[in-house]
Amino acid sequence: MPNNQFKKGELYSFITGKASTAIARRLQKNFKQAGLDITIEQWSVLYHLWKEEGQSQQQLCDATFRDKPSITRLVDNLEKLKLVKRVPSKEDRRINLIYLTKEAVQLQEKSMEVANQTLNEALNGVTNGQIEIAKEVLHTVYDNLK
Amino acid sequence: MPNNQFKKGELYSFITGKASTAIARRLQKNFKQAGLDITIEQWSVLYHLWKEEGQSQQQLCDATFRDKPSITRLVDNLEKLKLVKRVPSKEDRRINLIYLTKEAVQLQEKSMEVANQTLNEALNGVTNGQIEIAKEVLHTVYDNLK
DNA sequence: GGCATATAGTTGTTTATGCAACTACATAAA
DNA sequence: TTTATGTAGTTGCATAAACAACTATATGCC
Repeated sequence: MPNNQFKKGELYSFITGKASTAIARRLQKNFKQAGLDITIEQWSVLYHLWKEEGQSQQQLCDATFRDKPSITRLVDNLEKLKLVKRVPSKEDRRINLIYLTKEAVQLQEKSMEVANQTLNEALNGVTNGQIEIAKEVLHTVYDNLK
Repeated sequence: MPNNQFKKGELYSFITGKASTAIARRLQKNFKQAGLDITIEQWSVLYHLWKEEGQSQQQLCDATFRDKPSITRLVDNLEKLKLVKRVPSKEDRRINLIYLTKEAVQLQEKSMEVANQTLNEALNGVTNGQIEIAKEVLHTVYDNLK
C-alpha cells in the first residue's frame, strides 16, 4: 500500500510497542498497590489457567504467544511462588499438565478486578466503535505476520 | 465506561502486548536477514539520532519512552558496537551528548528500507482510515496513563 | 522391531526492562 | 557561602525475551 507510506513515521513508536507497554506497566503498578505480588507475565499465564486448568506448557505457549523457553521459566517462577504445580501426563510422558493451587484460585477475583479497572482507566474516552476498529487492525496485523 | 465491560476479555492479549511484539519480532528477523546486526531497541535509539544528533540521554529517554537505566545500557551497547559516542557537554557537565559514528550513518538507509517493508507487510489490507483510528486510540491510551 | 522424524520440555547465552539506590553536578534559597 | 533540592546518569538485582542447542518421549514408515 504505497499510500500508507507518508504515515509510517508516526507508527514506529507502535513497533517498539510503547502504548501497550504503558498499559502493562500501569497494570503492574496497580497489582502492586493492591498487594498482588505477581508480574503481568505471570498473570497472563494464570489468566489462561483460570479459564481452563490442566493445560500443557505447549498449550500455554499458543495461548500467550510465547515460546517454549519463556513458558518453562514462567512456570518455574509460578511454581516457586506456589501458584501452580506441574503434573506429568499419564498418557504422554513428555507432557506436563499445569494445575492451579488454592492460592492461585484465590488470586483470580481480585486480580481480574484490578485488570478491569486498569483497562477502564486506559480506555477512558475511547468509544466502542474505535475499540472495534483497533481490534480489527491488531488482528489483521497479527494474521499478516503469522 | 461500563458498556466497554463486555469487550475486555478480548483485550487482555493487547495488554500483554502481543500484536506490537509480533511486528517487532518480524522487524528483528528482517534486520537479521538483511545482514543488519542490531536489535530493534538499538534501532529505535538510532532512529531518533538520525533525526537529530547530539541529543542527551534524557532526551532519548523521552523520545523512546524508556527509563534512564534502559538508555544507559542501550547506549553502552551501541558504543560497544561503535555506532555512537558519548560526548560530555561543555555547558553542563552532568550531560552526555550522543553522536553517531560513520558506521551508524551508513546504517540509516538500509535499515529504514527494511523497516518500511516490514510495516507494509504488517499493514497489508489495513485502510488509512483504520490506521488513523488505531493511532487515535493509542494516543488516548497513552495520554490517559501519563 | 528398528530407524527416522516430530513433539514436549529444559538449559545456556545475550539483550532488555523495572525498580531502587547511588554519584556527580547544578540551581535556588537562607 | 552554605544548605537543600532537583536533575543527569550509573550500577545492582530480579524478571523476562529470543535464539540455539540439547534430552526425552512418541509416532510413522520400512
